[in-house]
Amino acid sequence: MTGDRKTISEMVRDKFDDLTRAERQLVDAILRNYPVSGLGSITALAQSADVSTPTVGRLVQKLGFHGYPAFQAALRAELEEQLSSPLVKHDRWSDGAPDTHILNRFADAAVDNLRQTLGQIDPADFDAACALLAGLERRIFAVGGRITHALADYFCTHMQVIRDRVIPLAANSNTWPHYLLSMRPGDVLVVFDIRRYENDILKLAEMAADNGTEIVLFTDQWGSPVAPLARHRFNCRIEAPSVWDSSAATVVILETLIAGVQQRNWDTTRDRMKAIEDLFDRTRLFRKFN
Amino acid sequence: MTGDRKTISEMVRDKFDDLTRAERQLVDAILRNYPVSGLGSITALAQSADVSTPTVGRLVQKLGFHGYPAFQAALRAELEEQLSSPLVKHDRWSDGAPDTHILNRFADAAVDNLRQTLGQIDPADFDAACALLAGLERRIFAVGGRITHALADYFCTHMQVIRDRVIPLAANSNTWPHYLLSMRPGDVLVVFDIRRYENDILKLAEMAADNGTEIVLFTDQWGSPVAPLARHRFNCRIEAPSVWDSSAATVVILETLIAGVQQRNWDTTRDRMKAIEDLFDRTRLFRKFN
DNA sequence: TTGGCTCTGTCAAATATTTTGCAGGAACTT
DNA sequence: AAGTTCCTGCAAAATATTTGACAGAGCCAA
Repeated sequence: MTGDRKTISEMVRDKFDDLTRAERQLVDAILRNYPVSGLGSITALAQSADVSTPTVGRLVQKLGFHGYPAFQAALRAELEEQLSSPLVKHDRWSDGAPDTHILNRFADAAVDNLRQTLGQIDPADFDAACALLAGLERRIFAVGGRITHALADYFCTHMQVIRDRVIPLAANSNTWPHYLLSMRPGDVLVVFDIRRYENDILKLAEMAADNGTEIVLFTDQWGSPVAPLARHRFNCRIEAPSVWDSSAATVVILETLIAGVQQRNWDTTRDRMKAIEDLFDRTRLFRKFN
Repeated sequence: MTGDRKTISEMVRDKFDDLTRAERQLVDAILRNYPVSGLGSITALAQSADVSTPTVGRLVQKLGFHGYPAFQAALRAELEEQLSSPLVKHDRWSDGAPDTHILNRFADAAVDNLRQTLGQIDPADFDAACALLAGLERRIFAVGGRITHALADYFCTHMQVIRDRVIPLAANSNTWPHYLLSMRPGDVLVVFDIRRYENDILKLAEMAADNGTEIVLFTDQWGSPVAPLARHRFNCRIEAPSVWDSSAATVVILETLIAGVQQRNWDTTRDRMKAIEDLFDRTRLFRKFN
């Protein structure tokens, strides 16, 4: 493929001239729907080629494999590379850093997390979540845990510009009952709960759900105990080459969600953004962008 | 996918809520490099997920298959269909979403940002920044702006577990002079400043630099006015298909930095992490992982 | 705490798969 | 045409895989 090693199909084609009748018949079957054909049992492959089982075994040995299982393993490895290459095929991320430098390892993990996270998201469900959060008649609450409250914070900072009635819950769970009182059926609670799942958050979600509040959950690949209560749920992979988890994929989904809500509320947002910019300018809090 | 029959990954996703800890762990491994992971022996799959062989057997029965071989057969059939249909499919992040869906556009932008960001980082400089932040004799301050204070917060939450003497600056700039007083030559100030650059942050950085405080800066591709003062600087691309900027690349670099510091302080960190876990367990703030 | 419950791993039996030994038979040479 | 060689399939042995039974561990409720 990339020159490091021959693919099975190439090996097979190269050897083709040296093969016997039954073996060519077999190779033909292998290539017929390559590489899936070779992934079943040796007998199944033999039958699909109308040759005997030992013929298959002998051919793979001729190709240099130690046995049929070894042949299958090679086939799987090849398939794996083929399936993942389009995206992971970056030349090293950071020039000058060895592949094993933590910058490169982390970047690999981040992209991998993102791909797998997106693979598990149903676009229709995602769109529905956007629509839910775009509804101006609802109030939006957001809460996070020890580590994830930064994400809830990030979310609220943006949402508060996009729309009215966005209420971040304080990190301190003592204050939560207060908010619970004001939640009404139809309101939305956005929950960030990533391992280790926090019991306080579960309790909060349970009570909110009892109230008729809709729950949107951001969690990890294993799923927080809040999941069964959630109307919309995003399982974001958090694996990282570190003792810590990575929130990168979560951030991407979160930002996409913000963008999606923003699109739906563009008329409102435009005015609000303009108003906010003016305010910031007036208070001279920010210097103009260069 | 094509609608006629559910794919294994969809089945797994649907059942996810009903699954137990070991089963989720297993599902995670299956999805890790789907579908190749499920094409080997049941034992190999079990080992890659760190569960026992029977657990795998039980899961596939739960999914409705008669046995592991039946599960594999379904997987092969699915793979065959996938491979024979348009190859571009693999390029899509989220199956079922048209390429122009915002999920896919955002993901593309995020990876692009990450690639370009990493391309601009000198690994040696990065390592030096890690070493700087790992020095226990220094105090670490962190500050962010209107939007980026969530990043500073995120950074501090982690660093406070890794090491002592990490001090997050409050979002309110009124309180900053207080912190300035306690900064000493050799201390480090981590600054998050992304457009629109905030004047207060610039002033803070200037005064800190005058004090002899080392500055580590996270900014965007254009560079905040703090840049000339910074000992280490990370320009993270923030482009997104939205009126908002994306912090995803910044988060990845930040997490990598945390991991790097963590490695250098592993002896200290291990004890601190253990102590913290114990504390959380005792206070029953968290429920055990399933 | 204690008792009941579910979950999960170990072990061993059952089953499937792969490999090997062997012999019939085709093709090629003499 | 007879002898030789190599190919091929059958069947049984060897090996690997899968499944079922059991018991310990952990969790939850009373």
